[in-house]
Amino acid sequence: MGDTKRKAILETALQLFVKHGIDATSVRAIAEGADTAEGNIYRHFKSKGDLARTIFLDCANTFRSTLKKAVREQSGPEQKIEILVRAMFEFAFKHSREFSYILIANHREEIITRDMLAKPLPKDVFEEALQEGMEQQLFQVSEPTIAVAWIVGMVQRSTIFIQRNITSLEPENVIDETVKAVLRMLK
Amino acid sequence: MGDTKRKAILETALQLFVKHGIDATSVRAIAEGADTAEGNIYRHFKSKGDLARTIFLDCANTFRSTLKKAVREQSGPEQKIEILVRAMFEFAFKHSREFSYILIANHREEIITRDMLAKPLPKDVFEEALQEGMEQQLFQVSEPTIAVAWIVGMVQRSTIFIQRNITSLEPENVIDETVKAVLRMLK
Amino acid sequence: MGDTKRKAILETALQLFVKHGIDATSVRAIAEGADTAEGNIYRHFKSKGDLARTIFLDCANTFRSTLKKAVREQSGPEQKIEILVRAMFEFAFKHSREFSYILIANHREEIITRDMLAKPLPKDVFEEALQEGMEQQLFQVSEPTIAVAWIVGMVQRSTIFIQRNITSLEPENVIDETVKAVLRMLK
Amino acid sequence: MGDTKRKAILETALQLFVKHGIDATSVRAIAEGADTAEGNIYRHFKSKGDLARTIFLDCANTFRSTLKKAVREQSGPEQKIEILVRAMFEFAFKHSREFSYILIANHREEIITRDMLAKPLPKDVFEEALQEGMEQQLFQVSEPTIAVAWIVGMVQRSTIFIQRNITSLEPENVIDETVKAVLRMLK
DNA sequence: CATGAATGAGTTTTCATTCAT
DNA sequence: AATGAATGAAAACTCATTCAT
Repeated sequence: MGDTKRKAILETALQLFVKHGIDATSVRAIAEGADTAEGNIYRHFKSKGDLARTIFLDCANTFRSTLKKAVREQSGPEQKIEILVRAMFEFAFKHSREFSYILIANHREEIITRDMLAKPLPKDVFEEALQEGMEQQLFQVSEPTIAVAWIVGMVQRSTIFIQRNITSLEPENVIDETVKAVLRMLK
Repeated sequence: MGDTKRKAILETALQLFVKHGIDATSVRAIAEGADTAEGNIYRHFKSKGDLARTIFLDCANTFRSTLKKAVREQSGPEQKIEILVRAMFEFAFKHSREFSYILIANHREEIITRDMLAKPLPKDVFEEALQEGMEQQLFQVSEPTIAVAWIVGMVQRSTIFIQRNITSLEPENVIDETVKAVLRMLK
Repeated sequence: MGDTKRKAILETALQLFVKHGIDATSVRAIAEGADTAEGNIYRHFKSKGDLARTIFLDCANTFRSTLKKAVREQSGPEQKIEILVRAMFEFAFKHSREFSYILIANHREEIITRDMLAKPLPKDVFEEALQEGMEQQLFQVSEPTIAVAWIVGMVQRSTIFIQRNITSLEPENVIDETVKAVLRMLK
Repeated sequence: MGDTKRKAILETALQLFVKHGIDATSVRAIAEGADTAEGNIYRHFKSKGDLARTIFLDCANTFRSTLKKAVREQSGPEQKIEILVRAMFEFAFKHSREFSYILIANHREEIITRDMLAKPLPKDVFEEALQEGMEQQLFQVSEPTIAVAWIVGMVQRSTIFIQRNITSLEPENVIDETVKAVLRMLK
């Protein structure tokens, strides 16, 4: 089935994009890694940019599903926030390529076009939980969007922190500490 | 004087690197912007990478000085953290190119070599203030390095937030709110 | 029926060849326009060149038949020449794609192979009428072949002239003037 | 001097464009013929299209100068037309590449842009002479532009005729006959 | 008969870097 | 010190053609 090659291309591209950056990854390298001809990539994707965009949407969707699934079983804004932060960390480790790629692609306007921002994004899930907490007057936050920025920023940096082995703390401790810090920050 | 051209090259390169990305900026474009010949850039810098690295060091030093200068006049860890967060926001707006470039370059291992991490970096200034607060048992943080990660992550995301005009809040409000959130998080 | 697809391929190819040029038309574009698969084109034609050649022969034959039919009803060399010039103009407007394609293909040696020049061609019809006029000493021409060149050149340029809207004259006037000019030239 | 290479590129490109067509000529082939690197062609010309356009303008200018020079020494519209037709034939043989290229490029809208039609073109020289003859009521032509189309069409076809060795007539005879035919046509 | 994924050689173009002047 | 022509390797992308299904 032709779908096999398509998947191989997506997988190899994700791997190389994360490892060397999007610009530094040539279409030829992707083709070689996916064991196919360069030209074949252009059968499946209109351009390298299209490929990068498709991967971003895939990753963002996977991430969003993970978060939605995690939050579904919880009641109470605090519990939701805690589980979301933990889910984010878990995703960052179990799907570290997807997570890294989301962060990389986020900085590139040619990949994240304006119309994509209208679609459901991972951050929406956080926003809902925060909104709920604000309505119940549990959180000292004047706007949910900015609080999402804070939380995402904290978790993002913390994962880099763990990955680069900067701290002597165990990953689990970092996660626990971060969860506590996030809740202190909100309340 | 050759120094004038050197400065023009550094300035143009910084501008273009931030606007279009490092890879998407050609040496020719830098030469044109700095009103000099391509070959002349290689008289002042060994390579494009060397140029990118030099700019990073310049930016990081300027940023670090700004933070050091801000913190010098303050006594008390809380005051220091507050002033550092405010200084970081101020730098992000007054020297937006330098700030953006630091963030961009941070993701690129060819530019930020291992030996550069040994040099004094902006985050050191935060770390000192946090250490001081921990010793005085003012902050509920088990390690200063991770708290730096949290704070930097929060501020970084918040600036993107303001720059991209995502919120309806005024920049000043965002800053005030963020300062408060940081302090809640630490205490 | 397979014949339907064959016709669709020929028609689409003719259309695209004239609109964008033969080289700039991809087999894929033809397949899409004819609502078939790329591979299927190679069932009907040996190669893109073969397709281009087949179309040329079709067009040239249609053109020749048109001329032959027109001249059949006339007696007298002058009347024949007049009707031929008019028929050529009519063909250029009613079958503008076929006419354009003949002109385009004429410049390409890979399409018009030497052996095709031996076959009956449109210009033969002109040549016969001229020969007849020369024998009756009505025309001041030393050789019929060169006179065909003159006439064809005049009409060809005049049609381009009309198509590109260079003149303020009505198409009908251009045709009448050209007929008169041709006859003046011959006599 | 760098001008040498530029000229070599122009010359080789003209040669190959005429021999194999513009599309069928690769930039690599031009580079090889001009004994330079592919990349160097892009220092001198923005693109292959730019190169093709530059060559067209060069050829058209040379042709126009030739015609202007020829007509300058003549008085009387008939003499002017005669000398112009002869000059056109001479150009077609002495500068056969330039002449062929003008004809080839004329059919390509991407090369002959609209704004180029506003510039002085070879046909203008014919038009002036015809206008003069019309004012003196020597020529039976209702508009000079269409008569230019006729004359150019006749000469163009006649040169192909000679080049392809279709006739048994000597080139000089073809020219003499064509001159006479043109004058019969106009008067 | 028909499909369209796959191929691989080819295309135009870009660009960091060198070097003669 | 400065220039900018020249280089050559590599980039993204196209396309006629083949072939397994």
